[in-house]
Amino acid sequence: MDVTTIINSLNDAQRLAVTAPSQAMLVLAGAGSGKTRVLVHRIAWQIKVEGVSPHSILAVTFTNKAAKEMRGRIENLLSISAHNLWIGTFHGIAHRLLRRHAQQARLPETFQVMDSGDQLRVIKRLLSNLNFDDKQWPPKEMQWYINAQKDEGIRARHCVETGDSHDRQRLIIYKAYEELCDRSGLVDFAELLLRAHELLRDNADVLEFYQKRFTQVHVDEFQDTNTIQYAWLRLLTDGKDNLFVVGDDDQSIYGWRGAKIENIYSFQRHYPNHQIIKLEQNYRSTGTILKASNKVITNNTGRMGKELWTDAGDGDLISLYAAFNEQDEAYFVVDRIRAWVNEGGIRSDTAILYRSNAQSRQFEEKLMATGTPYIVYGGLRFFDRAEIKNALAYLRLIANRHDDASFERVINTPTRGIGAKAIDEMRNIARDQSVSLWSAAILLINQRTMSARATNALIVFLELIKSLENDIEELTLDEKVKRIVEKSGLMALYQNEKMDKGDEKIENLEELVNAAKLFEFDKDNEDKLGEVDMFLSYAALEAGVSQSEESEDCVQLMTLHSAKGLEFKQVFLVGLEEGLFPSQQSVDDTGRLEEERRLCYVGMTRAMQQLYLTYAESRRLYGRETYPRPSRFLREIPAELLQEVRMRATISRPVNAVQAKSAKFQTQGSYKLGQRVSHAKFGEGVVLQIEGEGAQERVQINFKSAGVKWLMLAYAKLDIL
DNA sequence: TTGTTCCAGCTTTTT
DNA sequence: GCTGGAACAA
Repeated sequence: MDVTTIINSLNDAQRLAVTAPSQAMLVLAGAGSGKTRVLVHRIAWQIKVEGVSPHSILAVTFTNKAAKEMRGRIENLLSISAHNLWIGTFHGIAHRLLRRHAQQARLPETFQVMDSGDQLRVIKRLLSNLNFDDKQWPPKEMQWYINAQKDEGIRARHCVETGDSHDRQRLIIYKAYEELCDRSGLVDFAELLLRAHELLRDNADVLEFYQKRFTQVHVDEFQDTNTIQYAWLRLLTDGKDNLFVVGDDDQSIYGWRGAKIENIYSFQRHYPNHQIIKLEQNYRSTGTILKASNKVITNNTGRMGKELWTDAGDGDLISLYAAFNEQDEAYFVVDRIRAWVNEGGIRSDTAILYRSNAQSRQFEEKLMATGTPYIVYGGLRFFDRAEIKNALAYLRLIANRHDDASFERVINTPTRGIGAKAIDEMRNIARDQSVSLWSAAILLINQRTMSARATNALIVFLELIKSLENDIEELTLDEKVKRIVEKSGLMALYQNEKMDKGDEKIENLEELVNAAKLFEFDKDNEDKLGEVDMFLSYAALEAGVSQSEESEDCVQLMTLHSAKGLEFKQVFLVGLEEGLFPSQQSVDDTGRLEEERRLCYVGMTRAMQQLYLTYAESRRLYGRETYPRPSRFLREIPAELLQEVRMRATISRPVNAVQAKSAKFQTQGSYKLGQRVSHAKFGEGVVLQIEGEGAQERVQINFKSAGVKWLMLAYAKLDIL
């Protein structure tokens, strides 16, 4: 193979990184500077030129999507199967290690992965078991606390006793949670990482094996690693300068989730022989967009320092739209998108990016009203749906009867006459004797202390699980799922007409059977896992965003966080208001404010050609009218890069009632300065100023009781007095 | 056991 | 102002 195909398409900085001799390397890759490309070509270079065996290469990412893309691109570039290359997410790789070395990790072979929903339910149950008031001990907070401890590598037994009773109580909960998970063979996401770290730390033979095996270790999005992930990487590369990390300190937006931007600084200390390469040439955005983004991010302190540039032209100015309210903002955005499509633009080249999910609604309504296809990212994921989790819980319980979380999930779903009382009894027995709920159920039956009816119901349930296990043994995976869904009574439950959204749930269950059918089981997988276990791990760890992707050409709606790594020709960054973006919770804290600014930087650098920034002068928030200030980030953009835009005076089709109404007002020319008006909510007032025209006409009114307000004629219900 | 009503809460989210 | 969850009644 010709080496030139690997390095030909690279710029100087990229080539330097790709062809560097094996050494600790930090590639600071700005947005759109070819970060993935460097990683992919680096690995290809090592295999083809340095003669490194694919077997010796490890590449770690944060998302399954990134892992998949990287694998695909390597295979493409080298025309080889990257089968024996370890590319995966931190969690995926940790999971694999734990499966292979379950015993040394002190885990049962049948351990199951819990997602955060499962984890929360376990914690809730635990709290009520221990008689903790969940008003005083919000389960969400406890979950956050436990995960934060684990992210830092702190076990309950490491926590130092303080005199503080709150701390002590919290520790009791953490400890009980650990015990419960151990007993049930349950592993949460944070535990995967922590356990994998401990596995290497405490088993010299395992550590040595992997240190020898992986001569090259690569990490994507290094700025997002947390303490334990970095500690794990350090163990794996200890004494060898073979850690190649790619990241961008300016795009670190997951600090609130435990990511330590400091790891980039520590890296330089821990690997003194490292080399740093900056990738600053951007292949995505126009010069104007880059200049503005650079300017915004320079307001942050303690950066590694980096300035994006492009040899493409400046392009258009950034458009700024000051909306009257959130309705108007949505109206403007949708109007622009329709104009774009009319001129032949592709809808999926357009993204609406917002700070918080709640903001999507206005845009959805307007898009729907105009019949513009759109897709909102970040909704409930397929494998997170209740009906899917129920079905999988049966599968898990059959695979591992001591999985208490699954046991409790399905014991009375569908209802089979096992009420709260019986379940309480089982919990007590389980707690007192340190056994699983399944074992407790058997004990309870043998005790014969419950009513005959309850005892019977319990026997029926246990028999159901046992018989299902027998039934499905010989079936293919999709048949297994199908049989379980039917025999468990889940199908019948959702077929019941009274069940709301029953049809949808049935469809989802059918989709699950379909997913099982499509699931590619690798018999020779390195982890010696059975098909069912593989499928369950897949559901927990790799659950795709939404199962059935819309193939239609759609406008893309998502939060700024989920936009990271993506690019669009046209980007609308909306809701640029103090209190919203930056969010209220972040404005008093420099660190958090800087993370918001990085988020803004991420959002702006998503745009390839045209960037629109919008804010509303009034916004309904929590049912209250607010009058936010424009975001400080707007002021950080040089004015000469901005262009204030107004809505086009003529709107192509004035069909909707709102416009018709404002048109009527216009023809009457009804508002003059000093005109007395009355408003349904604000009462009587006097017109002070008039601005704009058509659907954009607005008036400033001094209300007797409510004070001075700007109102849009198109929306305000005003009567002339 | 189910359906209703009431009440708190309300960034960002992958694994 | 809306939504999801919990508490309550039937």
